[in-house]
Amino acid sequence: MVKLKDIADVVGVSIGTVSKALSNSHEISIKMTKKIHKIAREMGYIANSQARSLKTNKSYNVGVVYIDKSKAGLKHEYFSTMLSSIQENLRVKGYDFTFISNLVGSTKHTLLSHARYRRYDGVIIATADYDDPEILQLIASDMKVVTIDHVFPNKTAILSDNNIGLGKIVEYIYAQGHKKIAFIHGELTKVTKDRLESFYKACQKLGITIPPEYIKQADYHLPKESGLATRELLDLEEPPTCIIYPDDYSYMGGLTEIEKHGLNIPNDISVVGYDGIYLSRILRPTLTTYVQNSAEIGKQAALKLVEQIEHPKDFEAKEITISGKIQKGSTVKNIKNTF
Amino acid sequence: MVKLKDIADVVGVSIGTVSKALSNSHEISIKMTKKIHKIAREMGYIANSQARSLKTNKSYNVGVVYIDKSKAGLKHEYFSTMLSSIQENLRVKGYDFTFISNLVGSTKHTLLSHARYRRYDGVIIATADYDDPEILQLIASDMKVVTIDHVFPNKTAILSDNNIGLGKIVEYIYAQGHKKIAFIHGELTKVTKDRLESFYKACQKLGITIPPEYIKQADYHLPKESGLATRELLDLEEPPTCIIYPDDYSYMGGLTEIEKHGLNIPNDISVVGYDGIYLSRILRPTLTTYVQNSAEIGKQAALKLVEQIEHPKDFEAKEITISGKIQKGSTVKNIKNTF
DNA sequence: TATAGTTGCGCAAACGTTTAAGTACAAAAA
DNA sequence: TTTTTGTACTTAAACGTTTGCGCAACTATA
Repeated sequence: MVKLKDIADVVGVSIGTVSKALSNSHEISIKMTKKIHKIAREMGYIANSQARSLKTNKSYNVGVVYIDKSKAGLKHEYFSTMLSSIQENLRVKGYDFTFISNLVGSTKHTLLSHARYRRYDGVIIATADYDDPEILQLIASDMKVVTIDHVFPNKTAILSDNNIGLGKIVEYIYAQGHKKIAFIHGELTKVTKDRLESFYKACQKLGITIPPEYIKQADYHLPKESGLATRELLDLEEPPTCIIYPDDYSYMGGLTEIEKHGLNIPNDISVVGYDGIYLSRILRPTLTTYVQNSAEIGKQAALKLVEQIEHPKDFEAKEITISGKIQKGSTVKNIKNTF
Repeated sequence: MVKLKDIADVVGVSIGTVSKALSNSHEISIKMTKKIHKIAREMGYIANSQARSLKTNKSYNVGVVYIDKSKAGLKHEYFSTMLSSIQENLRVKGYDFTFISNLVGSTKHTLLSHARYRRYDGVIIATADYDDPEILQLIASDMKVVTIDHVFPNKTAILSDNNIGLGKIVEYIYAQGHKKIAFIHGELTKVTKDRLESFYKACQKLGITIPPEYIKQADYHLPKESGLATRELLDLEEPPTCIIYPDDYSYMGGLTEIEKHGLNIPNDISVVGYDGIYLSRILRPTLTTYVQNSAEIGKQAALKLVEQIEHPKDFEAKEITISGKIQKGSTVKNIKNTF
């Protein structure tokens, strides 16, 4: 591989001059700069990022922590689009990213030591168990970190609007005349608790009381469980007119059960999902659901991290909430004038 | 950050000794090795991969080319599980991976120059336009490459069994008594052509003739198109008893159309998908489909690349086909004894 | 005892950069 | 004229490793 020295020899100048010319330093004359650029191009010169980082102590590489307990890998569209967006926005700024994990090679690495070993300029924690000692170690270190959907003191966090999303859904449903609203929620994580709170707040604000049997739990992405919950709801003496599901996949479980009961969506019962995955748009009827702006979440995570890396002086921890919006499908019927 | 010199000073030996001790060189006494390891641990030493690579000319990093024309990013489960698997298997061998693209920072990079700039030990081409000049440049170079679902001369390729998958489907359907089999295929890529060939071969072998109007095109992952194709098939004078879809999502388009025609799956008509995404398992009836072993594909890609990197002498290009299998759902009815 | 071999460590170059400091020369200012 | 100020380079150290070679001190062999 051709290096600075080779170019220097050909042009007949020193290595330093070539280095400076290639980075367009004003110390070098325009003429010489052009000449060096030309010859470098002709010789097929490509810089060695390793040598460069060694000297500058900047790797232009960031780590992304993606530890998914549910073992779903990158399958969730929420995360996959987020990651694509992170990648794209980092790339524009000249950064590459690598997934980091707590195992590299034979020597046992923690997340932090992995990041240090590779000299990453910063880390984005996309998803993880936030109580994990390794995460806490990472957070406690001086490593520049941006977290997603979780707030640590003194760290920038990008948040989806779990605290208001369900409120918006309830308002929308209510505007369509629904008052008997059931909510099947996922396992009780922080995210779920936020959603529940948002749900209750909105109901209270609108003055509708939700009987406890309208609230069910069914773990995320498990249609079987949400199907079961759906059946229980439908078998109630006074079944709800609208069911909110933990996520779009879970809705599929409800769908089967609703059809089994001989009911039609949305004529006999309305439903709402959460996530807005591809599936929600190709179903018929199209699913009314709440879509997170995961691309924007990824973008902000990338930009805020880069900002922190490149202007450490100006850093102040921020919490940025990215709001989603209702994707109006055809699964919620307006029953306002129905008596 | 503590470096070799710091340890050397504390222990009272030279840098070289510390380096050798930490890599368990036999040049250093066991006693000293242990001592150095202990102190290094106490001091929180973490090696600098950049300096190491600079010296050894090995980065323990590989690039993954993932350029998706359809802009779906990582959303396709086929790819997302494949990538997870690549990551996991590389990691075990001590390698990290980074997505590579043709743009890094302000300076325009090609795929090859990006890989060279980062001094990647090798590259996996997961998906891309294989006619792209940048891909061809990469292939023409001395960069160690493993390709997925595409064969280049003298390069190892990991292939899904597009050349026999549809044959297996046809055989299975035929065994259930179906002879009027329609095939809606995706846009005419290499993969699609392989599938078509496999389809025709199997039909011929089984002695069933497929009228040309049973073969339709509907681009992958576009339920609208497959819905249209489905309608045309159902409106035929002699409609098929079984329809094979380009992929599981496309089936959803067909499903809507089939229901519109008042037909029941599988009693009135049988259907088969391709891919075996999560959705296929949660639908009711569960979809009969062909699942690629994408985890195995990713694993082999990772292992073969590492093999090539670590034992370049022994290298010989291989084509490894990973076979998938039929996921038997409930959308194909046995009509053998129906007259 | 003298010689050869082995063990355990130090020395220093090298990997490819960046960059502060130095230098030579020419043009502008005194 | 001399002095000052740029301009355009060169020099060389430094970043943190790895590793071949050298060398001293033992140990084994003759």
